[in-house]
Amino acid sequence: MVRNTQQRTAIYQTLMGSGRPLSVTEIFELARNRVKGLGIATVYRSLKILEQEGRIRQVDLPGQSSRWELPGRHHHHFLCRICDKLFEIHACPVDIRKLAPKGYRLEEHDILLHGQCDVCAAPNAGLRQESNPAVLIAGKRRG
Amino acid sequence: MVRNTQQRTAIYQTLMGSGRPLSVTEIFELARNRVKGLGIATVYRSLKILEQEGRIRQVDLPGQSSRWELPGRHHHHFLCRICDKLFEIHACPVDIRKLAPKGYRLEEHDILLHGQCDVCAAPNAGLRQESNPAVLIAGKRRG
DNA sequence: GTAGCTGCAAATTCTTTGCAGTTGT
DNA sequence: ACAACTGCAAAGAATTTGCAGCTAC
Repeated sequence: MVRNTQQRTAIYQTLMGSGRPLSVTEIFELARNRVKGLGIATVYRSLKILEQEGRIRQVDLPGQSSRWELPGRHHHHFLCRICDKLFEIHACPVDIRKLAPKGYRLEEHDILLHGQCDVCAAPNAGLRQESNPAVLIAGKRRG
Repeated sequence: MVRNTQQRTAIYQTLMGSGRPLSVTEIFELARNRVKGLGIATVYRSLKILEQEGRIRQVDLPGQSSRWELPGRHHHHFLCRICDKLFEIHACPVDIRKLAPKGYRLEEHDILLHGQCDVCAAPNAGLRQESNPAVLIAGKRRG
């Protein structure tokens, strides 16, 4: 039987309150504000269990560590190369099935858009950058 | 000045002859047939240098190790969940730019199709599976 | 009370780096 | 000749696991 421990609750609530998918490091740092002494191994273990329960979903990104999000209807993602934050895109190209070659069985598809989010693309974004708290806890950028 | 060593030539020719993107492990095992004693560190280093020269390209996949391919015009990929091989898809949805939300600056996009390739989707594919040499050297499957 | 959970530290896995010897130009 | 390169082994980085003590039910 799965238990609702302080740690697991803190991790889940962190995701509930985020509004966007978070990395393990982001979750760890935010949830540690709610449960002091929280260990990173507990975060990894809890995320896996919450996923098995269907309460959260893993988002794999090319060349980066996974992010985690609340389950919802089919969607894709936009990754900002400036602040490294990931956003949900609730739209999907209609003609995606036409892309699979003859004889191939298409079962799923991932689409990841890259660029700059509205905050980072805005004029004077640099001035606002350091006052955006999410940037400070964002996962490590790729080289 | 960059040199054309036996090792680097073997690695490049392995990719030239593959017809599809290969993982580091696939390249290592295939190139070792051409240069005995080849070390895995040399493969990592050579791939990076070949990429800097623009002779090959890194393909990042969600939740998997990178694959490597020859550069070509814009394309996407199809990943077979049975044999774990990656294939190029030379098509692209026309309406992709419409997916970015207002204020977001779209710079690039990745599309990854998942399913079964023509060999694995074919009737009796299981019987043919073990006679497909590419399957035997394919990178590790995800859990 | 006890099975499930936690934090810590050690183990894994993948990739990178230091080093001393080798090789391409 | 000598800087670039190689194999090996050790170091890093991200994630997982073993274990002894803790806690939700």
